[in-house]
Amino acid sequence: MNPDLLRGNLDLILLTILEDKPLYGFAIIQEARERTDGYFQFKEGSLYPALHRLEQDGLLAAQPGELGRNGKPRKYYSVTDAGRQALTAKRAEFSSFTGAVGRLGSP
Amino acid sequence: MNPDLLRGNLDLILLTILEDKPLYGFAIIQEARERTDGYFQFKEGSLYPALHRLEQDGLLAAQPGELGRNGKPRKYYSVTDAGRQALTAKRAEFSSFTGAVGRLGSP
DNA sequence: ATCCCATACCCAGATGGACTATGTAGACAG
DNA sequence: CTGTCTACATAGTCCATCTGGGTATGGGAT
Repeated sequence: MNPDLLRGNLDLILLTILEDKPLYGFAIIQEARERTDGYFQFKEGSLYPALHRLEQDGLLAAQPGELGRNGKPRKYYSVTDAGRQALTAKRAEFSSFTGAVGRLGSP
Repeated sequence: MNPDLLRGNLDLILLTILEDKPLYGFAIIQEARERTDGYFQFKEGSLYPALHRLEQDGLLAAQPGELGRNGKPRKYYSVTDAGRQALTAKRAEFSSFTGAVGRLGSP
């Protein structure tokens, strides 16, 4: 996968994954990989800063969960109300973008 | 429009526009704006470096055309055979990306 | 017992493509 | 003869993502 395609879409993807149920960082990576048959393979270096940014912006909220294999509590991220609004906006943005690209292809 | 969405897709868009007929820089900007009802509004600072890069990579070829209003010949860019191959590949890449995003949304 | 791997979190620095801003120059309108 | 449009071009900035590391625990393999 060309990583540049992710630009500006990582937020949309993360919010989409967390829309159904809260997950912690590592589980998000696995979930993304499974739900797309290995297409999305997020790196931790990309994921964690993005999660922190989304939390900072109030689109995600973090709750401590059960202990992981490293003995520390996992950080579960869930989508806030503001996050759901942002998700709707980002979905619209994405579909208008793909729509515009499509219109170029078939005039 | 979120400019980050353009990342990695500008090549696809330019090749798509030039697929039908050769155009020069300024005309590409207008064509993109008209074909997408004002959605794509390329800046020259993004366009010209991209055109040069695509020419460097052999995906586009430039021919001097008629004189423009500034008295100098316009540079018409056309898609090479390698460019058409690349276009096919980039189209596939784009649709598999949107497909993956879609699969996340509706599991 | 010791090594290696998977899990799980995190950060500093590099990357690179699009952006902002600016410069050149001729044509044409007012 | 000043302002605006066309048309090309580049220098420098920005910033989201990537690379590549660091820390720590527990379990399985040797």
